[in-house]
Amino acid sequence: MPIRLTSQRTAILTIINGSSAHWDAESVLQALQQSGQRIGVATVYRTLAVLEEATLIGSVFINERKCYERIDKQQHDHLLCSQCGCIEEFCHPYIAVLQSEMAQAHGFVAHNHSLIIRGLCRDCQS
Amino acid sequence: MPIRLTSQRTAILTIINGSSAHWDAESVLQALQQSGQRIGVATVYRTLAVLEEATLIGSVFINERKCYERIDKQQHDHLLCSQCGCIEEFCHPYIAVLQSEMAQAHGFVAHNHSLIIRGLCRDCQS
DNA sequence: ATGTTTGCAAACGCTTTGCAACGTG
DNA sequence: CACGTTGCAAAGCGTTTGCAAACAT
Repeated sequence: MPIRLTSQRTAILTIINGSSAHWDAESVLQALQQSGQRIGVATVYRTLAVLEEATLIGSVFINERKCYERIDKQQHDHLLCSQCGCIEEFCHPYIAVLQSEMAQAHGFVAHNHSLIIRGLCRDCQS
Repeated sequence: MPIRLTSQRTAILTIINGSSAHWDAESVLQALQQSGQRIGVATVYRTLAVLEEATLIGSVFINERKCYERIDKQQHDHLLCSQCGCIEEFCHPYIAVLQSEMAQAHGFVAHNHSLIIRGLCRDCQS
């Protein structure tokens, strides 16, 4: 059973795929309501879960909160400014190596990882 | 103003320092209540925050939940089994390098990071 | 004695659920 | 037409807060 295409699902997918930002449920709701879309909170939560389940969007935990992002890029990780909250993405070839190396050393089979580096961005190093 | 030593604080510190486990607020509360300690929920939350603030304990986000752990060891990261939930710790010298390397490349000053590798532990690879 | 910490219960914020109406395939 | 999806409002859950009593220093 493929997932049905509804206006709400399209709208959410469009918002998330159309930016490189990191969206929590509330921001998605606000963005939709401000653009005139009729949508309820419950639908936002349910839809985000459905879309993630279908790997149409990805998610990261940022500041103790689940955020969704578009998934069209290669696997990447995040730099987070603890002052202003801005986020930069980066890729480092060695992380994949490290992931399987460490997993193997402990008898694990690795599936994925999440790495967040916290610090101060350029503008916040006053 | 040094933090005051109360029986509740001692008890929580003892529990966390006495094991290498990862404790969320609820587990701490249960462990204390089962050992006969009189303590309330609010105190557990407040105390964990105080102890972390004082860097007497550390914390990690595991499965979308804040967990506390003892802080006497060197900086380490975590392997998490997505099946049974067991956790292994590991250290890898290159992670620190990677952290400052990536930070520098984006104009950040890095403070710390959190890395969690998810996969299947030995016992769950049926 | 003073100011901090505690427990309780109420308040909170975010997320999930039940259900009837709606809309997609 | 059938059944998945939606909105609403209520319920749920973990966490935080206000306050008077208890306690460490």
